[in-house]
Amino acid sequence: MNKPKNLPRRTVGLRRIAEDLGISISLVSKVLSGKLGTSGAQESTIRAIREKALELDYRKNRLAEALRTGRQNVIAVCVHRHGEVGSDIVEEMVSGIAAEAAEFHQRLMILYYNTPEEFREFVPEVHRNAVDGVILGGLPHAELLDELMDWHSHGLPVITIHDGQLNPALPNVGIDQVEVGRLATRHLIDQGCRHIAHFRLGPNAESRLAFKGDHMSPDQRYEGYRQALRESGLSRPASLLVDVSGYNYAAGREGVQALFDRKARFDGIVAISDQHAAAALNHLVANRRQVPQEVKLIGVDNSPFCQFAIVPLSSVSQEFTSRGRQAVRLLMAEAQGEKVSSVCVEPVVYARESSAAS
Amino acid sequence: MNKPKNLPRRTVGLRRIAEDLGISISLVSKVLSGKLGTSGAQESTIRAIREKALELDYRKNRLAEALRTGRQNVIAVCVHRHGEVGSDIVEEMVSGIAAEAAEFHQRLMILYYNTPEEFREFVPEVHRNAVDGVILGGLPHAELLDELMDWHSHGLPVITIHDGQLNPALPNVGIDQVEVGRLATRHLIDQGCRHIAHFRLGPNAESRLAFKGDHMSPDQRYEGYRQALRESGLSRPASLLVDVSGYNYAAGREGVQALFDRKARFDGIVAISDQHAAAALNHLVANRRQVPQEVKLIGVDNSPFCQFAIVPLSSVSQEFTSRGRQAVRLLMAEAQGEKVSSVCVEPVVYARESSAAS
DNA sequence: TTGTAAGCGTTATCAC
DNA sequence: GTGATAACGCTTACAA
Repeated sequence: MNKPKNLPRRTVGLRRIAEDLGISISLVSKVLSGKLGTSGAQESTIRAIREKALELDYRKNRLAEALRTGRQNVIAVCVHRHGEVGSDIVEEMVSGIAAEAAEFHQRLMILYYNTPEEFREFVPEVHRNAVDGVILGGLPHAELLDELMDWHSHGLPVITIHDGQLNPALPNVGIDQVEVGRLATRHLIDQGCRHIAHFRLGPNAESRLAFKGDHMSPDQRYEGYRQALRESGLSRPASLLVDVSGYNYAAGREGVQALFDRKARFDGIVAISDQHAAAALNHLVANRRQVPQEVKLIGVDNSPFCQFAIVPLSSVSQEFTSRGRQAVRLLMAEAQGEKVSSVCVEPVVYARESSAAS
Repeated sequence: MNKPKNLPRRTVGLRRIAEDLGISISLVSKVLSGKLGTSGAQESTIRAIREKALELDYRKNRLAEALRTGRQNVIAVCVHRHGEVGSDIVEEMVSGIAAEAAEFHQRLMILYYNTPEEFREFVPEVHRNAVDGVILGGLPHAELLDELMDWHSHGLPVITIHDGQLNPALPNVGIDQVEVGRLATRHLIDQGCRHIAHFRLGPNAESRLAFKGDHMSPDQRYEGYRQALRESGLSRPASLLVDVSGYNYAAGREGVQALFDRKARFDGIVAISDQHAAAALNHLVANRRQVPQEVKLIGVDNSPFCQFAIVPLSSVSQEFTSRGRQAVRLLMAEAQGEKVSSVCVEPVVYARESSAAS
């Protein structure tokens, strides 16, 4: 008995405005959505409608609009975040996506997953009847390509935010990893380093296994490191190249330890993650080596904790906020039927004390 | 000419199933949504419908469902994240919200904001015609209470994730900050500390200004610190209480420096953030003080970077993932018309090397 | 046990 | 210039 039928409708829709003004719904619709076409309408009517809408605090029901137009105004966002703790890249990416989605009046369906199984549980929710497209971020996972292509072939735009594209059909908002390695190394050279070590993902590294397609190579940063050294005519002794087992802190610690064990002479380390850089820093300091005076360090991701290290850490940013925004724009474009292709952004060096010139 | 009218409809809806089976839409609807009521339907029909749905890969159009039922299946999430860099509490909260929202088939409209102005730009988007409710997280901001109450009075459930509730009408998923301070202090006592310093938000701290209502006090952790000391019969000399200017790294550094300047004798520090703890740690190490042997440290938030500090930092977690999930559940309950009230979760101590017994 | 019909709020087509 | 009408896909009385 809590729904008396004779009370005035509570929700304010086009109908309410039309009734109050004694005109037709369609006219109100045309005026309020700015689709008067060639014909136009009477100035006074337009004003009246606008005022009434304001007075009643009218907001378009986007659900009804979507139902009518066949769009959903929902973007599925799938984020694989395993192993990136502390880097904040996931938060950066999601906040970029959220910000741009808001501008396009898109809602988000977010899945944070750690395993392919968790991802697959989500798959049935992602469908033409529920979302307009999919953005896939975080670590790439070749295993999931089938599902992605399946969505794609059902007409669902799929945009990835990985280093490079998984498949030519899926536009990617990438970043040039060779350039990441090159810029980092270049920076240390510019700061005066001449014997620069590099932590590279070893052949058996767990993270390497995720990349089993040929679409992406974990050796690109290493390639950039080599390029930078070559450009400056610096040598690259084998003793300065360390294979590590992953991107995490423990791997970074192994890395410096290896340099110590080899009694290698080095005045800089280009790490492939901030965790590496932090581990290297802590180990160096514990062994009474001065950073940056004796050894300069640079990592990757520009993680927040770079600022809280015992010597603030320099780092190369992968620009995830901006890439999140771009992914939404690409998705919207593709949903409009435009032909879009992969883009690539430039990494940015954030210099801090760990690489200060001495 | 790309929409030939005589081709079969591409979208699979109830209608398509009904037509294929030569039965009525409503029957299909009832079967598929499990609302057959008392009467039921023929076993064979039910099976046929189920099979057809599977065959055609039918998914309910949640938009249409929502339009019909008057719900939106959208939750607005507003996150004030100013000044919490690196703690990951925002990401924890959002991922908790996202996970629970997925289970309830709710979409998210996310606003990350830094200033009240950014928040207010978003306000018009939040409306009965667009969302079913609002979750407000991150730093509390008393200035925004008017808008929140306005939503509430328009029948929109508003749930906050703050320390304590902003207003009795707005259910909050809180945490007992007295307990945060008490557990942290208790932990150091248990580990053998007897002269425990505490960093407290000073009377002119910027962060304090956000709390101008009487709904929350930044002194609760301090109160917990006092309680714990009292419980153990430990003294609390004024020299061990340091007023700092905020939660950030710089403030933490000021804090330890003050202890040094006073030549205070201390064997433990209860900080009110991990940034404080990190700053204290780095400063202590730089001054050749051994952590944890001479001084034990504990922070708050259990930030990822606790693991990457030169001595891994102990910390008290504010359990944001779980609180995000709970907020969604409260919101769903309130949207169902249930009467819900604020809840409070227990903080959890994560012990690491910085507070190891010596 | 099954079907009919009204309606959610919007947009688009076409007629007046 | 303006309005009637159908349709988007679904739910739910109510009727058969």
